[in-house]
Amino acid sequence: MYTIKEVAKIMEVSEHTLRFWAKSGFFPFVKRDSNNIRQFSDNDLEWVRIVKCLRAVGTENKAIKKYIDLCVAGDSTIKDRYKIIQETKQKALNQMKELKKQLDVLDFKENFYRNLIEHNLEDTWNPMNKRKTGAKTV
Amino acid sequence: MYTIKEVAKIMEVSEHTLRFWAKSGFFPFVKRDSNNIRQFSDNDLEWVRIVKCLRAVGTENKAIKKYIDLCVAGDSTIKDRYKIIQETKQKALNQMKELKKQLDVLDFKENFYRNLIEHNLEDTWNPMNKRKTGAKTV
DNA sequence: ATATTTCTTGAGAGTTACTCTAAGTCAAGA
DNA sequence: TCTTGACTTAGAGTAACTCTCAAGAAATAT
Repeated sequence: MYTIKEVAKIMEVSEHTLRFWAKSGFFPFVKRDSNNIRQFSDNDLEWVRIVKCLRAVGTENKAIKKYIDLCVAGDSTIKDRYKIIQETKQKALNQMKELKKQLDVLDFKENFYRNLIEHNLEDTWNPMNKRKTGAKTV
Repeated sequence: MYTIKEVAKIMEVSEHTLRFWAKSGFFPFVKRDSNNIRQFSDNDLEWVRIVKCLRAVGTENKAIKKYIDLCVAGDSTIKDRYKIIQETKQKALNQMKELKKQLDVLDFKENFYRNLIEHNLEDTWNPMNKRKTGAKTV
């Protein structure tokens, strides 16, 4: 059994967020001790893992709650859950593509600046080089 | 020259967001026509591109504004900008890694569910199979 | 045995970055 | 002329945290 602090450390999710997620109904099986303190089981950690995963790929909390509810409903919802996981995976693959595109933009920018620095950095130090009226280069 | 609507379409950013970004000072060189309507130049599109890129990898708007201000300040800030781009690239690479990890989680889940479906889906239709007290499987 | 520190709790305020709505201006088309 | 449609601003609403706070229990220090 783990306290919320331990879960936060193990799963790399803040305590605040874990409480927020708990209040959102994402961890329906977490027990409390006699002092009302949450006791996460190893199985509960799996729920944290999947919620973290769904959030990380941009699934809205409303949709996560629906998935959780399907889990709670039991075996009859396995095909629905399978479909959700597949769709989520596809979404994640698209994000991968998008991220690669943005990395290309950053690579281009990096080369652009490196080139500037390598070839005419001396201009920077030259006060006579104030010919442009406002920088136009992003 | 492009209207905000055209820019929205070309760059795949909503008009609302473009106005929000404009108000945030991200496009300091966009001109207005006699009716106060924004006229984006091709060069302005490059500003949209870099802002979109920085946002896509999680850069805060405050930090984007700082970068924009460095651009406006001119050549003397090229090294600072180079550094920001490098750091941003590193951040994006980390996100890539994280996304891959989450894809592994989704792959595992997908296989898990496929296996369930392939091997004992018939249980789902069997009303006698209500042995578990609440689903524990995420 | 008491004092202090450390944890946890829930409630609720604050933040970021949109996202949407409303009310208004202006110009071109039926 | 009327209306349609693109544009404007201000400001309200939203999602998902993120943070602050006061209260209460337990562990540690004196």
